[in-house]
Amino acid sequence: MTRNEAEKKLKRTFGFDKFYDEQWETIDLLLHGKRVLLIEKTGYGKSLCFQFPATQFDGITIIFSPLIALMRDQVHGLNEKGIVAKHINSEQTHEENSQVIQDAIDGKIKILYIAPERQENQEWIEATRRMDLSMIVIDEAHTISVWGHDFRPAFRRIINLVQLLPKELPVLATTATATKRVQTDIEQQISGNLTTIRGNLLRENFNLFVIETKSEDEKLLWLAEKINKLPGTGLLYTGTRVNTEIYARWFDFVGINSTDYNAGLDGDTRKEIEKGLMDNNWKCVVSTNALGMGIDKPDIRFIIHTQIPASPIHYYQEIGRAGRDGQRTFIILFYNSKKDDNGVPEDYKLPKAFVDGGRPNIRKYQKVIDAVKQEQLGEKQLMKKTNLKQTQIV
DNA sequence: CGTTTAGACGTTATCGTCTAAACGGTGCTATAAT
Repeated sequence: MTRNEAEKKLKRTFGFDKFYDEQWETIDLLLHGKRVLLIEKTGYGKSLCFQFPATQFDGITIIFSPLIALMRDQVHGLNEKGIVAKHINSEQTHEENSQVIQDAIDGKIKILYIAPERQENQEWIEATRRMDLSMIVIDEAHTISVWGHDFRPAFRRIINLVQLLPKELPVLATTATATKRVQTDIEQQISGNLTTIRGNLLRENFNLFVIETKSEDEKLLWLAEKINKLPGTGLLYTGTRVNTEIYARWFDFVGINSTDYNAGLDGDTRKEIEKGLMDNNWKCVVSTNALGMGIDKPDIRFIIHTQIPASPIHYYQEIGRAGRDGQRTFIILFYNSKKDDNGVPEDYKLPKAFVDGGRPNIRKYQKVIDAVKQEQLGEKQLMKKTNLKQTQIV
């Protein structure tokens, strides 16, 4: 298929006239059975790079997606364009999921979204052998690196599947967030003859500021005075759940319209706040990093961090959600540089705790080993017995 | 770092008080216990 032919089809199904050069380069490689890592900034149109070829293949395209919310949005969008897309996840009943699997085997589905954890499901594994696979896509592929090591190990196990695939089966990994280190990590995982296409990640409309303080109170005072002067609606990230409440209460006290958000809230409340954010119900939403991927609001005008995130990757990911419309956007980072008795800056400690916590210490390993030696235990029982979290056991 | 939790203590039945240790942030899935 030539680019010209492809763009005619593009117009018919997706309503666009032309591909960007790097989009076509990606699609052309995939149509020729190659493996591609595509790194382009938010809003570039990465999804089209797999959605278009998926509609051209005879068989099914399977997409690994990190969040149910992302699956839902994408399936909805595709169905509106008349493309048969479905997802399998825990929000559907077992019967519904089984039906989707059957449809996939019968060739009734073009694009199927799953979470990487599904790879550990026996029914699913057996079913994939009977599907006519056309392409594998790993969406938000930085999660392989950022979550795969400790938080969601299933992301690193995607590679086990990829290695079993025929060499000529196209594989695409996409992300907006990749340092060279993350890029190399993903390249090594996917291996094969992989082509990396790295676009321009610069966000021209961002104004970045770092504000150094000597105490927590300074942050609160600055914010009380300045937030209402910032344009539009924004997000304020704190380091802990408790701080989302503290900051939100403070804002309430000084007359700033806000609400707090974190993963400790129940699903309905979270959805309500996400919707309220879209409708500009508050000046800002005070949140942990739970709010982020999957928030598709074009006009987030400012993002403030009261604590430094665990790494530059985390930071780029979190500020990346702002200013998709290209308008001027304020990005502000607070840093309390006051040193403690050991000469360690205050705001260095929390991110360090997260980084160190990524790998459980030796005593925790020992705890798990001892418990398993004594008796055979399931994962849940093991969590109870050792008083450790799931991520520290698996 | 600040905050929360676990458990030792003492004195002797009911817990307050203290100290040491652990924790802090992201979500999928399947299953046990209600």
